[in-house]
Amino acid sequence: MNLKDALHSTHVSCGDCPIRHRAVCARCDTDELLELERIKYYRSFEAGQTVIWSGDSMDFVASVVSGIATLTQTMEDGRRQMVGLLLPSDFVGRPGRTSAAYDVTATTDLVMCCFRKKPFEDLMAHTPHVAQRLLEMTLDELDAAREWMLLLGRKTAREKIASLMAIIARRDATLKLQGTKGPLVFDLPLTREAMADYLGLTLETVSRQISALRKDGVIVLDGKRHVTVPDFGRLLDEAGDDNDGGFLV
Amino acid sequence: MNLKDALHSTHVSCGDCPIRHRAVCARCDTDELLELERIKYYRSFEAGQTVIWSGDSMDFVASVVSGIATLTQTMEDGRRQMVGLLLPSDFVGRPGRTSAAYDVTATTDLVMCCFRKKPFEDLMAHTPHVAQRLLEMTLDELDAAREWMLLLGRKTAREKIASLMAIIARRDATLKLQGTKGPLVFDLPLTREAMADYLGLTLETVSRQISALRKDGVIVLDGKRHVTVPDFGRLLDEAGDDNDGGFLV
DNA sequence: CTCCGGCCTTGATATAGATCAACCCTGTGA
DNA sequence: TCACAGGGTTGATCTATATCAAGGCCGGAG
Repeated sequence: MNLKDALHSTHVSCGDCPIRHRAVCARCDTDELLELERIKYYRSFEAGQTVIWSGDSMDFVASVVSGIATLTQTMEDGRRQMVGLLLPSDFVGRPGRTSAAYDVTATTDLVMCCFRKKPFEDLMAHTPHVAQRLLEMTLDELDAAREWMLLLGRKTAREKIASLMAIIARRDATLKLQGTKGPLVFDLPLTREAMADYLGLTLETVSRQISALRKDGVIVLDGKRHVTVPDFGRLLDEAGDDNDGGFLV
Repeated sequence: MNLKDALHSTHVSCGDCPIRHRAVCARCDTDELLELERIKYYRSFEAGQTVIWSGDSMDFVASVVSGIATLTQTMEDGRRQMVGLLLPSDFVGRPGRTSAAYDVTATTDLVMCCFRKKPFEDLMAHTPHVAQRLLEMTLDELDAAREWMLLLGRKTAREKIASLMAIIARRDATLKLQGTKGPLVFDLPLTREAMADYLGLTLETVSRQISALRKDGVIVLDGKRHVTVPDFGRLLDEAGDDNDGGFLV
């Protein structure tokens, strides 16, 4: 029985959960985990499905268990800006708010571990470990958002694309425990249009800049989504980050 | 004796503190406040002074008591992006990190209420009210950062300027408890260059767009910094926010 | 008073990226 | 087998904003 079937058919024990050590529940002890276990439930979404629309009432909070989701804001005239990329272990929703602030969309098949808001808030009030971890995660997200502000406000289209590639490559490498030596290989989890929404560009510009980076040998493309980065340091240079060497952390 | 002198010469009691009800300490009871009182100290900066440089070791966290500070990121080649505007009651620094992630600069004369990091972290571990409030404030900042991402990624220069004016006007009105009726009046706390850094524009574009909004009667300028907004709804329209009427707050 | 340095404005021109448009893959369902 | 839709590429052109450049205003120091 694979993970997805397991999630559908029955209750995965928190102890066996793939995001056990990174999600809001990371710091919980066995007792706290039991409490969470009692109020949690799983929901699955197919690639492309909308999880929730901005403004809709939202009576739950959730962790991404597997798959990728996006947070986007839309203006009346249709201009869209992605404001967050949710990967496994990331948290959605805000204790103390009743309606969604952003559109949440599954870009791949998605499984979320949900908690109804009220019980979760009650639990937070007396289990400091959840609140502590949530604070830590929120501070990390704030840093990420601020890094993205620099990208959106000041980077060129080429730097934006290189930055996005670097972020995805780095994440993928850490997940797969690949070393920093040798070429990095990964698949883009986003369409050109979604990348454009993330980077504040048009999809045509995204396409052109990807082609340019390919021509210049910064990346190698196999098909439209499969990417090889022969020299990660080179990619980081192109991204314009004043980062100190290619440590993947 | 005015506030500034008081802060220099002696110890302001937390009970009398102007940001008592909005800062990290907002939820603290009398006992917790006493603990904070023991470890706090004040620091003043003059307009233009740098509070801390990105990368410097930072052994304290702090609340802005009065004045305005900015958080900026800088790329090697000098491109700058402001990633946060710190107003009275806002919090600087991150428990669990040893060096500053951004340049912090005083744009007006500034007074901060500081806590050495270690004692503050210890205190946080056993006083849930500080951690709770910090989580709440961080979530608010994250929302603000995401709103700013939409501005940086998708708004036109004119919309960016209008948005900035709207934010400053709104904040000013709430501080002064002005109603939403009648014209709003305020002073810009930032130079054109700082606005450009905040909005991801050049200072020339900022200047031109301010002139354009003035010509179109959206704002009235008296000198370079003193602004009157005759019709707040009109300003909001120009900002492109899909906001539901001109309610302040 | 005069000079100087910050801060700001305005004009002329250049250009990165948007927009408009045509076309190419590739997988899918009739 | 075909055609059709979704995703992607590439070209031609347009335009919003950057860049380069000159000059204005004002407050403070000499």
